[in-house]
Amino acid sequence: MKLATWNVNSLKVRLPHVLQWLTDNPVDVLCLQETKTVDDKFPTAELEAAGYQAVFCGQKTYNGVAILSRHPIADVVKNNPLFEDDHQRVIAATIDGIRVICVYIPNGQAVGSEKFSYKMNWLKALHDWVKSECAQYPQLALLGDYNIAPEDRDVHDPAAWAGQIHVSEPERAAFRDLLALDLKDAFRLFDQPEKLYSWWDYRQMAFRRNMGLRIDHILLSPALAARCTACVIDKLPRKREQPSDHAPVVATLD
DNA sequence: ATGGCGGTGTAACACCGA
Repeated sequence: MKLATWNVNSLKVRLPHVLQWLTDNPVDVLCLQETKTVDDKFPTAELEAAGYQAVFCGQKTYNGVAILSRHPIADVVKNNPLFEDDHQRVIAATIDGIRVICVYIPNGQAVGSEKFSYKMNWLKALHDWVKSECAQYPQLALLGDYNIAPEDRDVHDPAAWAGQIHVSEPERAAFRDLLALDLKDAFRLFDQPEKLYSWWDYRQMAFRRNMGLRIDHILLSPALAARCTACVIDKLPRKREQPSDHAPVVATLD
């Protein structure tokens, strides 16, 4: 069983990349963020032809999330029931006995800004909802674009980023609050190469220079962490023409 | 310090992402 997450930065533009990646990596479940696609325009047929069912909630221009699956999808929840939100940032479903929660956590723009307050409030509500989901579903995975680099080793230049958005102490504390629900960062269950990131700016040749952040994560409940045998970041799609600025993250379960 | 790049909506640039 393989679970993956990928911020595609427009599914319309990136559909060929997604289909190619699924051909090369026939994972069981792929969570997508930033689809930027309204539900009427979601490419259901193309994904079905590739062997994937999909559930999704999207909007124009911004946000939008989806879960693609090779297996039947049940008990779909769109958005956090504990948080009133115009944005389409959460979708959850049960697949093969696993509660899969796909999240696109707000960017936050700048520490102290209005959007930062929104991000922090959003994270608090996510914590409270995931807590109740964990109580209900022992096998739970929380996957997505967190827009938080949990530790300095997840940052290419910690000194330059110190205190900035994605690495600030309040954001990292919110990430630790999620871990305190007894969730494990799948990537850190294993020895990993140094300086491995999941996002690189389009500018300044950041990818070529590996100026990245690890902000896309897969958190696993104890029952799933015990089944997890690998977690990798696939940099290959970032090297292709017209890539997303994020790389997929994949967790393998027994 | 600022903007760099890229997607979107909309028809020249503004907004947003991270």
